[in-house]
Amino acid sequence: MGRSVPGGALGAEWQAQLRARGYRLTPQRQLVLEAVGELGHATPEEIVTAVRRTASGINISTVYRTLELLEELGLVDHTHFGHGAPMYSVPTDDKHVHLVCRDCGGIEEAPPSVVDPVVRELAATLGFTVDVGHFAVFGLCRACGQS
Amino acid sequence: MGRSVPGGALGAEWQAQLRARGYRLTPQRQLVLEAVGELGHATPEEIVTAVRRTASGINISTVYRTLELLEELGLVDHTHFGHGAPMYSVPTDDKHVHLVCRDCGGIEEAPPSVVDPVVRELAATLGFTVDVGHFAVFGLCRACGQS
DNA sequence: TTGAATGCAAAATGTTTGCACCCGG
DNA sequence: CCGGGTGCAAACATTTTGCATTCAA
Repeated sequence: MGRSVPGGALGAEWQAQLRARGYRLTPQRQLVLEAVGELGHATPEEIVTAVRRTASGINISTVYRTLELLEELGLVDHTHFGHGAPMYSVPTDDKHVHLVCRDCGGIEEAPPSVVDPVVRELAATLGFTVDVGHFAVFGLCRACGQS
Repeated sequence: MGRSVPGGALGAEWQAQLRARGYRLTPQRQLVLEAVGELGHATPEEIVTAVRRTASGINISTVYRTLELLEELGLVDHTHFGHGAPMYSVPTDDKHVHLVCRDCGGIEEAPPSVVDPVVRELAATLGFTVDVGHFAVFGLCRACGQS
């Protein structure tokens, strides 16, 4: 189900953040951010569909531009799974590792703790800061792996 | 630089494998497989460009169809990095973990040993078989992470 | 008022498909 | 020969861009 973005305190925060950077607060931006929060993980296409239930006129290009802006502000996040469109989500959602099955295309989630050793080692050896929420692991799920 | 596919022993092997499955051996298929081996990691576009140096008439759609076939035979492999086209390589290339910087878009490689603990844990807890060669880690590289 | 943001349409990518012709076996 | 494979063109899917209009501040 995913978290919804509260219209209250949190709302005021990011709206102020927007203006502080010289951007404007528009209904489209509010609706897109809300939709991403409510959908949990969604493609731009799914997002525009959701937003159109409230604002039927919104254009897909506005969604793309808005997602880019919201991501720049750290209000949303996106992950690519093997196939088509990326999935957007709010970074305050529970972080988890995505397991993508290369056979059935299914996506499972695992607790971020499983990758802690990797995160630490990459930081120590290469100075690379892993973004756990975008961690994508490809392979075969239990069902497809029955070789 | 990547490994090149030897035209000798290995060549005979996969050619027999092709025929065994009822497929035909064509110059296009040979050239695409060679190109993937020589390029190391390459997009379909880069592959068609390389092949055209030898066979100027080859079509991009043939490359897509050929890559799909070669992948089905296990002769090539592909990985998605965040952005555009996937990268194809021959699975006999040294396996490595890909580190994709979400800021500069750069791609680093790390030895697969760093992810061994994760591979073992996911196999044990979820029965998920990790495909190490397609392991993609997103985050910030040392240069971009200087916060 | 004023320029940032939107909607629209068109272009740019990346990938797939239908079909007539060609060629490997 | 014969059916799988190729080239070509057109369709698709996704994302980006130019531009006139609109609206938040």
